[in-house]
Amino acid sequence: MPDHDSTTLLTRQTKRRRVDIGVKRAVGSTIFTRARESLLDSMNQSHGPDQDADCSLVAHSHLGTNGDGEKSNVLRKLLKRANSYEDTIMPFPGATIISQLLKNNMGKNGGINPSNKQGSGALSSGGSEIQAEDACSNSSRDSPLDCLSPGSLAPSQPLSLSSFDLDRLSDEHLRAKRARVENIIRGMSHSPLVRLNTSDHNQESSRENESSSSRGGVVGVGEVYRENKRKQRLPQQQHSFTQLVCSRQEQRQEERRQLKLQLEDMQKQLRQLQEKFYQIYDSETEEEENGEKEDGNLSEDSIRSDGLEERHRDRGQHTHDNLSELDPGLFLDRARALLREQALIDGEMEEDVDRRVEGDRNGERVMKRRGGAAGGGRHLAETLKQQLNCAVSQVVDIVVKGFSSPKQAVSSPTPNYHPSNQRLHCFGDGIVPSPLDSFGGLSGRLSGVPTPNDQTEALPLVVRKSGGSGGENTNPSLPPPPPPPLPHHPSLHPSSLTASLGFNPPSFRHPFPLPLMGYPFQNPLGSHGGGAGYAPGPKDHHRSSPDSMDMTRETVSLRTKMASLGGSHLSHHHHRQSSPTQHGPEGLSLSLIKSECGDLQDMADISPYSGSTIQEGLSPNHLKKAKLMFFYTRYPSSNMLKMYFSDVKFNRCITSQLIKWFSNFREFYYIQMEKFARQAINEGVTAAEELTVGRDAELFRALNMHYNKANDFEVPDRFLEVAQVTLREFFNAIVAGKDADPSWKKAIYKVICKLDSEVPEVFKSPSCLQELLHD
DNA sequence: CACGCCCCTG
DNA sequence: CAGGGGCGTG
Repeated sequence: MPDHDSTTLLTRQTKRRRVDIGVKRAVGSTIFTRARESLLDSMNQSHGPDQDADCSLVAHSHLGTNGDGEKSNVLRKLLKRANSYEDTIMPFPGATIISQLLKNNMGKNGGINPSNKQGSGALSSGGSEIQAEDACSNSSRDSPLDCLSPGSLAPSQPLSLSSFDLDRLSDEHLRAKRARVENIIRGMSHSPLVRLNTSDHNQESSRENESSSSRGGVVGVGEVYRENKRKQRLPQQQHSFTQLVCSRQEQRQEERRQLKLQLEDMQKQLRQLQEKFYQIYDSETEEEENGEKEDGNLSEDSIRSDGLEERHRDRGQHTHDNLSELDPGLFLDRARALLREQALIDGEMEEDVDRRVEGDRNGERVMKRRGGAAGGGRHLAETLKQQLNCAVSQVVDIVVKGFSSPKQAVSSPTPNYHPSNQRLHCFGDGIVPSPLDSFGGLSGRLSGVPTPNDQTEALPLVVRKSGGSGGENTNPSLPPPPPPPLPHHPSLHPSSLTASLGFNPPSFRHPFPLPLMGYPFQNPLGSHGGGAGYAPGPKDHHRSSPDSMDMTRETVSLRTKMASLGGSHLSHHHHRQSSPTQHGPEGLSLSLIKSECGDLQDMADISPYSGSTIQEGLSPNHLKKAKLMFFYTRYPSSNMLKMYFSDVKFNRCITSQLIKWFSNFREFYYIQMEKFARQAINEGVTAAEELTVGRDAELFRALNMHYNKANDFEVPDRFLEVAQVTLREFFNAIVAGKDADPSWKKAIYKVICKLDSEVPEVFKSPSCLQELLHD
């Protein structure tokens, strides 16, 4: 049953949403907002042509029995009148046709001569409807169960109704059943049998109703009376009543058609969004597979979209079949079911307003219903909005999840990463500061397997400082902040992105920050005017966000590849690919390698939007690299650091942190020097010349343990020389008693700082660690 | 004032 | 190794 499914899905969604945090939640809320706006907008629109009666709950047989001649006039009047209190009706679309019919009927009973067809509309207007509702409320308070007694309905459906009584709050589909039953009942209302049955039960009340018709309402009579009365009087007041019925029906049908149309609209948008994702994803996959021969292959996107969809479905199955909701048909079904359900809920709401809720089953729903009774049944729209919100956000979640956890979804990660690397390169140029950059630099590149635990000390500092310094979005604990002003990439078409997604560009706020989606993933070649990358076709704008998601997959794949192939292969790879961008080996294309070697991995795990190559944080690998660099330079300049950490988006914080690192390195270094110098003095060494620092020296071992713990780097001889000089400097200074001077070390520093040697070029490569440590 | 470095502390 | 205070420099 669709209704039941929708309930289940809602529950699941609720669970999901509870689990979901940060971005996804933001996405969901954004979608919800947009969906609600859209829905409300459409609800405010004028009624469209009556084309679809699928959602109608009222039997059309009534319409068939009506005379058409006067109907239009009556309808006009009724509609006019309806418009007069449209404020009452329109905001409460949840009121069902049935209830409206009943009300009208009651009003008619109160003040209308059954034979007076023309005046029925006007006579039934005014407060009769409200009075009728009040009457229902009052009466239901007196006898709550009267409002929805199975006996008051068709005897042919007692089982369904009783079960409905039992489970109405938890079993949605029974409401649909009830709707059908009521329709059937209404259809059968002309049958003498039905009349007989109902009149048997309600003769007194019926008489009472008739006798008290002057009151313009059925005060004190419960819903059961209305039901029976309706059935009884239908034959007598057929014309006026059916006219009212028709008007009400049409009114309600209009509302429902409208809602349904809106739902379909939303569903279309969903489908479009789906397709966009598929297309993007597909094109991305294709790029990965096709490597550098991207141009001209984009046309295959559509061809391959089916397979892609299949992949997505598979992915969805992996993720609790959530992706099944991506199916527009299912969504539409759910929407329809929702409409039916809502209509029934509202009808029931009015029928048993005060009927106490047995048990706590679906207490929330009950509360919702009661709230609707009190607030006017606005929850049809609310429920629809919620459902839409849930569906849309879930779809987005699924897609995002699919992209962010590619290993689950993609059975065979594509082996080629070049295009995206180039894109990353472009992204990495730092044109667009990505808030997700803050997630960068977290994993241990050297540890073949990325572990979240690799996110260690270095990052927090940068994050904090970046946040404090204002410009940088680096707080990983927060969802991506509002994206910076739209990117200025020349080849980017941000608006087309939203347009292509089937939403109104001006109003629709894409769940993904547009800069993140559209900008950073543009073809890097485009930024150089080369245009060799992707044909600026209609799908160009599609690759924005999926690229970011692809990054995660690519990163994962790259890591796998790295583990097996080693860094040099990759670096060559990238050299070839990055040649059009005029970047040397130390260029950003290599920085891609570095980040993809693991720095981004954890970003990928954290956020589906990861995709930045330039990191705003320093990773443990950066620290290791800095330590190795310390073997060459003790006093690196800021410029040198920038050159040798080209994969880091430098800012004050990064620079300060790197400088601080080297300061700490020096501190340890000098502490060791002083310690060993004093130790030598204590051991009786009298001449500095006796002090030598070899690879087997204790001093060296201490230093090497600190800067080259794994001992997987061959310390240059020059460092040994410098260490020896430093040790002797300390020795001499101490022997000379200079250590009495508080700043006696500064002279030594001056000496040592001149002993810096050139750091090998290989350190400029982000992949230097792989290359160096594998030598 | 900003920056870099040292020194100290945790 | 990070944070913070202090100091010197441009």
